[in-house]
Amino acid sequence: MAQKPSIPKGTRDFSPVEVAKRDYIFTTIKSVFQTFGFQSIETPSFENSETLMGKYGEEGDRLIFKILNSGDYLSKADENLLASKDSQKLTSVISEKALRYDLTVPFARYVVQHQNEIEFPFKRYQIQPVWRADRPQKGRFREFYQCDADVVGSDSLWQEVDFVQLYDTVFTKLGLNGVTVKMNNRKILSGIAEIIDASDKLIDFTVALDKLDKIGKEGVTKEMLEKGISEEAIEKVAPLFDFTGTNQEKLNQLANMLASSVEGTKGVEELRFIIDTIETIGLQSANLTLDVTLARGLNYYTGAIFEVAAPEGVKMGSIGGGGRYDDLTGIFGLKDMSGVGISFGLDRIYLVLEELGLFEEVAQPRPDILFINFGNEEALYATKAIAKLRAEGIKSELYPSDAKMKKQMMYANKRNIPFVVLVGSKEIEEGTYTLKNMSTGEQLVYKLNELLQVVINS
RNA sequence: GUGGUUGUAGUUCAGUUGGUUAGAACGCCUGAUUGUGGUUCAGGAGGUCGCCGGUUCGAAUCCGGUCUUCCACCCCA
Repeated sequence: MAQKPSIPKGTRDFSPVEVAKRDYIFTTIKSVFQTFGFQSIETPSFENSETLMGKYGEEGDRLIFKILNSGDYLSKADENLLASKDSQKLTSVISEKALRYDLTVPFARYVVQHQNEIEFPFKRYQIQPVWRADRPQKGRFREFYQCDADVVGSDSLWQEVDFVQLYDTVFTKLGLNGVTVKMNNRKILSGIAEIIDASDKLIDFTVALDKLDKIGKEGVTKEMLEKGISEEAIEKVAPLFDFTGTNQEKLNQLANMLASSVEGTKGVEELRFIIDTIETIGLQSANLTLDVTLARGLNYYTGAIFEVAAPEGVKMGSIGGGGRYDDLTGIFGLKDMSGVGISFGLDRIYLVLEELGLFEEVAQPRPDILFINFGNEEALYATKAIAKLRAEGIKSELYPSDAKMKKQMMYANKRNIPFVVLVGSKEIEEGTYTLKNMSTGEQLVYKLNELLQVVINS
């Protein structure tokens, strides 16, 4: 026997049923994006390496899939470089393209490249696969879909408010109630780092703080000490480790703590506006909470930070995230273009919906009606009816060969086709169709227009 | 990238201290039934035990490597 075929690590095949369920999520998200006024764009699955490299930090660069140059790519490489076996330097010589790592950076590139055709503020959504050379894990794949919505060209906080509502609307529509939209603000984190005199260690500080719910107070303290943050400084921020209360209480505490920091105070004000507004408007099913420990790795965020957690009791990493970036397009040469965006992790949302059994309503991908094939003459007669049914939007098909009846019936049964039509010489003579209901076994004879009505009404 | 884990029929899994021809259930194919599916009955096909190498008289079983699965860390959706 031939060697068993396989697919690469971290990739998946999707069966018809799985595709139907994924489509349901895509369609839901898409329709909400559209009702919020976003338009769809698409970008290539691979970009020039320089567009992507260095945008996601050192860790990110490692996880970008590089594409080998075509042709005899090694012949152009320098002898010494080849001998040095320096993978990093060699990569830049033999690979000039790389697979898309997320949708945000290609979007920034798009905005800069098409700035003269775009009407700002530009609201776009994008649903496409991305690739990361990560080690697969639960809810973690090497190829997965992101569903992004971003607005560039407006620094209004109303955009943030809009995005919180967008999250709420999508998850409510999906029947996934009780998700938590966590919010923070990069300026608050900067402010905290400032008052403890550790601005130079902002990233280390936030990364450590981000792990609070995972490794606890002591773990965070230990990691901060290891990163060279002084004990004195850690003591100052200690209140954050036991940060509880309502959003308003947290805001007030933060305002006090950050009173001496201009930037920190600004962050608190921004967050207060968003939280106050959302509290006034109200949400359908999601909760909005202020989470000072929320950091997110991407360092291009400058204002609001979002992350969406699955409802309590579901073990899953974040199912969405985003934030504001004041200078994302700056790296491509377009200054002063503030943007804010969010992302849905389709594959994880799928897993959560599956776990909670929320997929029941998704229609099975199957025809409504199968015509049994008794031979060419009968098939021709059936085909006329099939054309009529299809014109009415009824999914109909003829069994492709005049195989044994049992086999044809079995096919209908296996595919869960609700109706089967039998046409033999008797039916042709009378101009009728025998319709069999597969679930009840009931069998009735109809004229064509009666058949249409019966099937439409079922 | 670090540590652990997994792999036997299409699928889910058994397989004893290393010992005849590697099993079960479900699924698949054929027939009982040439115009009737699900149920039943009878029969049948299907395996390089992930792959490569080693130890041994003998390996699904022990050892090494490699790939894969899942998990934790790192990081992230």
